[in-house]
Amino acid sequence: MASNTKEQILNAAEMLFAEHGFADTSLRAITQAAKVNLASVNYHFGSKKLLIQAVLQRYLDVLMPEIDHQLTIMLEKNESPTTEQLMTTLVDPLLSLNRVRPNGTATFVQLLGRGYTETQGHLRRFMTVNFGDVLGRFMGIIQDVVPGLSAADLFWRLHFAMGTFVFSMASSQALGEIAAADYQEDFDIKNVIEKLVRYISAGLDAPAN
Amino acid sequence: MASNTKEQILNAAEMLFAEHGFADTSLRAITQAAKVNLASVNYHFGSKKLLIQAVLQRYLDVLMPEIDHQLTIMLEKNESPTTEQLMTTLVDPLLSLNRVRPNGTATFVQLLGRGYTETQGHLRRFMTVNFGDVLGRFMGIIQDVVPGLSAADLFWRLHFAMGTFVFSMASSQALGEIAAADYQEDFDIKNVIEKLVRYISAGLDAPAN
DNA sequence: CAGTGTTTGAAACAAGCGTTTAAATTTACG
DNA sequence: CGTAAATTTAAACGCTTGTTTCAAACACTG
Repeated sequence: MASNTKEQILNAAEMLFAEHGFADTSLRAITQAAKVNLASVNYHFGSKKLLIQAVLQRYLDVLMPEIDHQLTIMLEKNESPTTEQLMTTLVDPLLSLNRVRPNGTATFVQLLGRGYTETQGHLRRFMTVNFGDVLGRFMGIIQDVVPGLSAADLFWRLHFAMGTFVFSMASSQALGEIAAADYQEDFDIKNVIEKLVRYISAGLDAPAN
Repeated sequence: MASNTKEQILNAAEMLFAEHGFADTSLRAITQAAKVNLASVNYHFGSKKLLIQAVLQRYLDVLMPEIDHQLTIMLEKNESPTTEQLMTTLVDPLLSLNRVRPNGTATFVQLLGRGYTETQGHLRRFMTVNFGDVLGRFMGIIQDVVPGLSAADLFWRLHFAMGTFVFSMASSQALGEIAAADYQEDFDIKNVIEKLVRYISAGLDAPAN
């Protein structure tokens, strides 16, 4: 049978990466948390870079087909959805990541934020390759949905939206804890994502300057 | 007279920090770009941490009084502004940073994004101390302006907005270059900020979920 | 059960980092 | 002009990083 060293490393790594970022998490910290030898990361994954990608891959392999599926369903029911309806197709796929790993949704969105935020060239490339098809489809649809913007305006809006999503997700854990303490709200990633969808959709739909 | 070594270091540092982030910019890279000795950073600033803060301080000392001033002017003219009018008070102060240094506005917002994004505890603290008063005032006003949200909802919206702003600004340079190439738009930080204000205001004003 | 290929272990490696040292040089001032 | 202070210099320090090495332990197969 396959050793579970690989999984122990992946599990420890994703937790530490989500919490402290990729650059600020050393292989020594990971292997110590995973209770495995330092050298096993390079043995099983080749390098730290490839470990980072493997951590993300576990989630992307579930998320991407799921988004694709939800897009198909949504378009079958409704040929011309609103912006918010389109954005909402992302919610279920994201929540399905809780079946990949305990607390998977929150962990993944944090990792996504880190990946987008930290200046790791290889990650941007890796994401593009893996997101590629599905994200391209999503972008294609959104162009038909968001009303009356020039190409340049839409370009900026989309990147604002991407920024909002990624950044908020990266800090979601910390913010959730503050919100829980100050407003007696349970931290519920589903709830946060829905608030985020509302906010982003309104921003996308704003009249052009 | 004061040596210009300090300024050469600050100028080189802010450029490299904005481009590569704080953690990924070494003192050796800074002193090499500034054409000064490695040890002069510690001689003039004490440590890398304090250098980072000094770089930001140059801008904050101009920005914060300016925002305070604009808020006062705006409230005198209009006791109950719209969300967009409130957000617009930030535009001129930000653009005034171009008088601090060439390309100062773009550089500062990038630095701000880095500071907010990188997990440098001391920076978050430093910002809070320096932003403190003015930002507190801004937050106080926004509560009266944004319509009909619960305290918890407003909390989330504000952090979404903060995230949108900071993240977009951090990537504004790169995105600007793409936009310029693809849409024959000149990269104009003023224009981007105005688009951003429109987007954020619409998001803040969205009806509650 | 012997032998082969896979996995683990402890240790070392080379490179880069921020910081410190102490001597050399420049600057300022009585 | 001479001396004291401020600044610059080159070198080294101690530490952490990702990666490599190679022998020991293990797992599986013929």
